[in-house]
Amino acid sequence: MALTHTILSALAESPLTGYDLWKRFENEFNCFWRASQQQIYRELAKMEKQGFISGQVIIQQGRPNKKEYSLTDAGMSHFLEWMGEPSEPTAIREDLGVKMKMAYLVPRQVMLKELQHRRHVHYQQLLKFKEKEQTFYSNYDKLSLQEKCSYLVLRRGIRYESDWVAWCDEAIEALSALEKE
Amino acid sequence: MALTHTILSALAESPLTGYDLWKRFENEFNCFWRASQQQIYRELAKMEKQGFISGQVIIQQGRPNKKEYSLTDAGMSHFLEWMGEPSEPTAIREDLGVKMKMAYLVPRQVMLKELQHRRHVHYQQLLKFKEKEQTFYSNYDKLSLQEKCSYLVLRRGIRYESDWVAWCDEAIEALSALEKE
DNA sequence: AGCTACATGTAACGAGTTACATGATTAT
DNA sequence: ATAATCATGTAACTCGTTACATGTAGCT
Repeated sequence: MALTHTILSALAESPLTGYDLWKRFENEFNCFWRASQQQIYRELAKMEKQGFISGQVIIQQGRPNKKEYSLTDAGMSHFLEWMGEPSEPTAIREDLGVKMKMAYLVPRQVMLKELQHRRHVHYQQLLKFKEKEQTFYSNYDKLSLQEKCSYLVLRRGIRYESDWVAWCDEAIEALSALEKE
Repeated sequence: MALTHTILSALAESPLTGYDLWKRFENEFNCFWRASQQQIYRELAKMEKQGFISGQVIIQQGRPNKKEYSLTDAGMSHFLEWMGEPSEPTAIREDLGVKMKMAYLVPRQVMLKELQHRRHVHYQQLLKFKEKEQTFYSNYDKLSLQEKCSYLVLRRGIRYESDWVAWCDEAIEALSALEKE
């Protein structure tokens, strides 16, 4: 899997601490990869043992010391190799699909409530992404290549959430129509 | 997680063997949940120990014996309880997002090839889903409630794959435009 | 003679989640 | 005072993947 590769990627841009990485996973990376703090620290330890990254302790005053990791040559070539390999879609595992398929076994109101809840969650995420789009990427032509790449990732997030909202609407409408029969 | 619940759901319709379940995961369930044979057998053993399902050996002639599982009362109420709980979106973990963000670090051709590959994969899946739509669900008004629910799940799959294809096209176009600069 | 479908499992490993543990600084 | 931010980790557990193991029936 690609937690290793996601960390490798982040470090290919600049050296970072585990904490920095976690922050970036929470913010920038959240529309394509999610990882917990614990997962990150564990992965970093493993990657250092494998020789892909090397950590250097930085002594700070007034704050706890931190350990900044940077890519080794082996790490960089591992990253570049991975960039060239074809990637397959992530396996889908979606509770709501299971529930939708089985919705005929429960009162329709139960499924409708569920769909409305999910619509709300996806819509809120969509708003966040669209705000980001407005704030950082509204001047597309002036963006650097790097920024354009980041923007395309955000576009994936926007599409993904929009698509969920649209499907929820479709399903809510279909179920509501049945209710009247 | 919901492998337990997916199995519970399937058995809420009718008793099945591990092998049957695996077949259904491969076919019907593939647009919302994926599980390997090994995972299914392990989960079934665990669920039986927990008292949610009970297995009965069926002796066959000319074929290996099989073990058919059915829901216990505890299993059924566990299932119904779960149907009423709000579900949160699955965490996104997508290699292609990572690669897209880092695409500025490699020759543009590398990323283009990758995007074309992924477009192809999603397009093929889309065709399969659309064929299923034509074959089984073209007469929407005449479908049973159960079939309508299954159809809405398929619609989720169709939207999902279409959306991927559309994004790949967007990203390919954007990257290609840069190439000419 | 070799492939596919039927049918069930064990073992080892890798990835993700949850709980626990510590401790200083800064902002409200 | 107390909550949030900075900063790093251990331990136990669950879930997912890959490899191994076995054996029959039917089709080409």
